[in-house]
Amino acid sequence: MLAVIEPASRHSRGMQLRQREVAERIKQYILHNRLGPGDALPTEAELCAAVGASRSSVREAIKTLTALDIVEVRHGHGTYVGRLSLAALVESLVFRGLLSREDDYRVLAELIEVRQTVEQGLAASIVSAFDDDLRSELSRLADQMDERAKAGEPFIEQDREFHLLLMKPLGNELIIQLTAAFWDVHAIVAPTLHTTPESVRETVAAHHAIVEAAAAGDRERFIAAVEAHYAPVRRHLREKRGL
Amino acid sequence: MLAVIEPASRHSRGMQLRQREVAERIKQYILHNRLGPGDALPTEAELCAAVGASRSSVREAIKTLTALDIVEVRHGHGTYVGRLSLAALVESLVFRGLLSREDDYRVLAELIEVRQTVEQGLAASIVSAFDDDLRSELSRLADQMDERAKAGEPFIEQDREFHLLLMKPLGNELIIQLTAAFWDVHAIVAPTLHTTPESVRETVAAHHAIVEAAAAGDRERFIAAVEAHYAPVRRHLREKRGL
DNA sequence: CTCAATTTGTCCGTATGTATC
DNA sequence: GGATACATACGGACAAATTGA
Repeated sequence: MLAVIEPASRHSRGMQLRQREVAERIKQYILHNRLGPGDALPTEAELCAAVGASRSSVREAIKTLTALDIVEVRHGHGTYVGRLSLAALVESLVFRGLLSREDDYRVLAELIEVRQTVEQGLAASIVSAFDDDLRSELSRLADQMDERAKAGEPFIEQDREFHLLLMKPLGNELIIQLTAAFWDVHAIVAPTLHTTPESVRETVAAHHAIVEAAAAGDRERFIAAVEAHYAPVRRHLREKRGL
Repeated sequence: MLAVIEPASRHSRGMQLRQREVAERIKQYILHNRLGPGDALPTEAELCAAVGASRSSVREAIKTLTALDIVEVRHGHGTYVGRLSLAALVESLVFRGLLSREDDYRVLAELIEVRQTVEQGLAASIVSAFDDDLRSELSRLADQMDERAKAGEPFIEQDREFHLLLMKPLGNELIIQLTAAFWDVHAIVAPTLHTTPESVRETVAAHHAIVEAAAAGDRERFIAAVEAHYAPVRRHLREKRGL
């Protein structure tokens, strides 16, 4: 359980900030008790008593941990271990992207390079882990993109699912979450960047090409298809940044 | 400036949580005024007046933004725009790593795959951007690792610098920060994982091999050298997880 | 459905630590 | 050292959400 410390040393010493210490203690509590996402934490009152801090300090520490999705708070219900998602990365990168967007879209350009690098770097693994089930699922998504593109409708949901499914066979949860995070940032920072009919066709065609290359077990072609996939966005970015 | 809202609607409606709204407003303030890292934000008191919330709510919102390094607070001095680092990603991944460490080191294994994927995925760019200056700097670091390894001393500083320098010529700030973040997580979660004399020699040799492959402009050899670089850690991980 | 209990969310007042001049 | 401005911390009170009797 939580060891009680003497509140006597409240405002003394070169003690690190109160909340930092409290946050650290809460993390230790989770680790020590081997709690997982969804497990209940002590109430605020209990935490206050346990660490000898005021409710304000405890709440601010919890706020920090909430931002990192280490804890999750449900109003009127309690405090729980969080889902440990990469929500913090997304929010952080989105903000950076929005800041640079006004000027030069630098962060977005860098983000696209990262996305492409990861997908190309995993080309060999993706291609070798490719099977018929995955092929049919990805083909279906690419077809849906086709239809929606012809109807002038957006297809962001299909696009997100496509790029996540591509990574799924690798069995690396971190890669999947990073892929999702980067995709989310991209979608928020550049919601309507590549919307000319021509570049949309190009993008949809690239998805088909990616599936075919993977199905053929052709790593080189897969890499080329990924390159082609990001080409339209890159082009639009160059135009924007060129102004 | 910050638009004043009527505090009349304080506790009314299905209004989103107060702090969420306050945090959003602070971010908008930064974006709207095009502030950058280090620029000053209004004081807590001014923020309270501007958004019509109490100090507690404003402080908790600031705590959230601080965790994301969007704002930075200097005690007794003021509140400023943060450095927009990936500190939140590091803290988040470190905690996940510590949680999984007790059981199966799963997160660490996945992290290593990500590091290797990024370095290998960028092989072509790294090799083509390689020049003599970089070569001599990296060689110097590898030599230092050699010496320290023979003396039985750690060489984490040199290792970190090595992997960051490798990425520098690419001119992609995001890649550099991600590389640093992943390295930091690795170092914290597995501080003493590959410490047998043999694997240390192997690791040091791999750094030399990476430099030579890059200098020779040989992308394939570079990829192989990176593979060899992570081989010892992988091996130790398999042993740990096999138990 | 109403009521009460529990728990988090917000506000206020006050005191203290910290940095600048 | 003193004065000022600011963030940090505490404690109490009440509002809002959730659960269950």
